[in-house]
Amino acid sequence: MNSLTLEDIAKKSGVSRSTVSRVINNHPNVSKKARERVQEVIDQTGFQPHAAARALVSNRSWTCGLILPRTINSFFTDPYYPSLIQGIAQACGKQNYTFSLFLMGDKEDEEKIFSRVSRRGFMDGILFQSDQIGDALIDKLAESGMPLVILGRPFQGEKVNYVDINNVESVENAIDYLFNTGHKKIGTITGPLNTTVGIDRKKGYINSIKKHGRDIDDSIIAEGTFTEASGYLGMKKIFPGKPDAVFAASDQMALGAIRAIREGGLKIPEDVSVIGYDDFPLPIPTSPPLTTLRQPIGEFGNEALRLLIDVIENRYQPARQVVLKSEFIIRGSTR
Amino acid sequence: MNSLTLEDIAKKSGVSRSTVSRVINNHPNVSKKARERVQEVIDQTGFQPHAAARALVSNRSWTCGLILPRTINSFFTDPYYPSLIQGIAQACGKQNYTFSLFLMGDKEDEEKIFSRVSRRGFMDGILFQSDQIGDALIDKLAESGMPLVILGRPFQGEKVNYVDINNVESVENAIDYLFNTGHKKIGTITGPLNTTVGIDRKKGYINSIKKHGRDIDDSIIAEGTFTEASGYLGMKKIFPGKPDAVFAASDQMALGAIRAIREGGLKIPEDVSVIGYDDFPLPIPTSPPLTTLRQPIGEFGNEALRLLIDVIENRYQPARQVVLKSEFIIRGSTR
DNA sequence: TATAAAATTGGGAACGCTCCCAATTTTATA
DNA sequence: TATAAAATTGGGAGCGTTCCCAATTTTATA
Repeated sequence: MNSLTLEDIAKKSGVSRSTVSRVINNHPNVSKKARERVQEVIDQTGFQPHAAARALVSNRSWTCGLILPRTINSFFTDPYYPSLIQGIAQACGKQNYTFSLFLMGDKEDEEKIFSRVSRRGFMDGILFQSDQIGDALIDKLAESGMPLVILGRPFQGEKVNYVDINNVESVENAIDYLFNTGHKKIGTITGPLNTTVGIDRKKGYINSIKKHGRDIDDSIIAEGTFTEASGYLGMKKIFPGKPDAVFAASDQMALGAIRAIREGGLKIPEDVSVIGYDDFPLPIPTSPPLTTLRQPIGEFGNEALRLLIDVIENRYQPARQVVLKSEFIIRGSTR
Repeated sequence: MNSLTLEDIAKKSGVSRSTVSRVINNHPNVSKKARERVQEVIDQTGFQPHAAARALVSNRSWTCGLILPRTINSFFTDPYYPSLIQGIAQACGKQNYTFSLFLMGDKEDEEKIFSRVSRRGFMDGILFQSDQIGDALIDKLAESGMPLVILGRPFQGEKVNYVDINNVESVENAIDYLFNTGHKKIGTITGPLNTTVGIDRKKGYINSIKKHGRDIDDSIIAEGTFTEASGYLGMKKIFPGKPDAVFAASDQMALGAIRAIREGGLKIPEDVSVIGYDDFPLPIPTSPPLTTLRQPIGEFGNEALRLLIDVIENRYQPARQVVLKSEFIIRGSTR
């Protein structure tokens, strides 16, 4: 096991600890000769500075954490999470941050994770997936002064830093599109309405309906949980209302809806158009190819981390928000 | 931001730094009175010891890393990864370890990750997902003395610690079952044959075929990549060989195979029985329910971490191996 | 109550780094 | 060549813990 110290490298290269430190940290004011000599010894020995010692004195661990709350059950099956994790892990890699993941199942985990994560000298900052109403942990974390960026609009509103998708606007545009292509009766299967995503996507739907002078018709609105099964159930529920188009707040619910529509003997898109939301890569190809709103998940991770790093480096700023745009992708499930 | 030190807590509770340290670390030999007083101050101030200072002196970071190599592309779509990540993250949580994730895309990442991960005072140990032939990083890591456990049998063999599934045996049993239920011509779609999983599952197939006195028939053997698409293609390829049963080395490939079989006008399980491998929860329900071998992924994570912690705590042991059993689950896709 | 033994307590040293400042060396200028 | 200015270098202090040992307090025993 490599257990050299700065002092060892200094001795081997005939300079002082300080000079070695300067070389490692790329400080100016080191003579070319010294720098080369030291670098040579470093390369040759494979020396790595001791991370904890460095973190202790510099107050930077170059590590950030991602907390995924509650939803742990759907973690298996909701493609959002793998995509998100990948996006953030890659962004961290690029920025030379280490990425730590915390899965929060219950109240007990919440306590444990809070005390772990709020230790000094451990995490430089935290990314937190917004979820149910009243994520108490967000408040605790914010209060503790830990640099914090929420993924998705939090209920706390503009008091905290967050990155979000233009849920309202993007859905509104998609429904507008349905109206413009001749659909008359547009239903929706919303996300869970105790989450901001669920609320916002429904809002986009309602905005468009009203804009086109229609009344909100509860017989063609169902609430789902983003899963295929809930999409299927939601569609069953609104089927009697005879919608000629349905917007589902996730691709998976859209797939469930398609299953229910076919079971009801109707054709897609001839009888009913279907629009989803997400466009994550799925393990299994689907037909017809789904018209959907693509979440820019890679960009999402990048922006979240960029914002977090900015917060880490310039502490006392007013909270900031970044909103990314989803892309409307027209495929075969709409006519 | 909480920036108290041991010394501050000591002052507030009228004892010394050492006593506070003892209370925090649950050492014996602290008087009840002192312990209570200190605990009170700790609770009241929400004091947390500085993680880096602690790691510096104790040489333990209580962090372990999971490295996921190459396969990054399939990371999105292969349900193995989310399941694995969840299993390990939860095991880490339980054991009070912090879990860090490293996604390794290319050769460049390999270098970067190695030097990051091998820093002293950073990771107590590493879990490494075995993948292609010649994971050079495994050798480098092992050589560096970093406590290391490989997930899945590595090409390095018994020289390193690893946790594996009984791939050969479990597949052999499944094929035996097909023979016992009257199937005559059993084909397979293997995993990639440059991975040990691919090789081992194929070996199980071959063992059973030979045991039953048949010849290996290459016209009903195809190599896939674990994806649905490759299962579909594989099935197309072996379809003319008219197998009455197919073992696919992953559920996803099994689904692809089913798609191809149906496209060819045959029924499942009446004309062709299908067996998969994995039984991970999938975003989308499938029909018919798949007969498959269930990987005990939660247990897998637990065992891997247990082994790793053991290696961390008792360095100089001979390498050890743990092999877990898959469970054969009979459902509707076999007759 | 006196003494020995056991339990508890406190403080110094060390972990390996960064930062600061003073000392030294090099370079520029007259 | 003498001097000032700039660049480079080295060593001390400090980050917040844990560990060890010696000092003190408490408890047990005669």
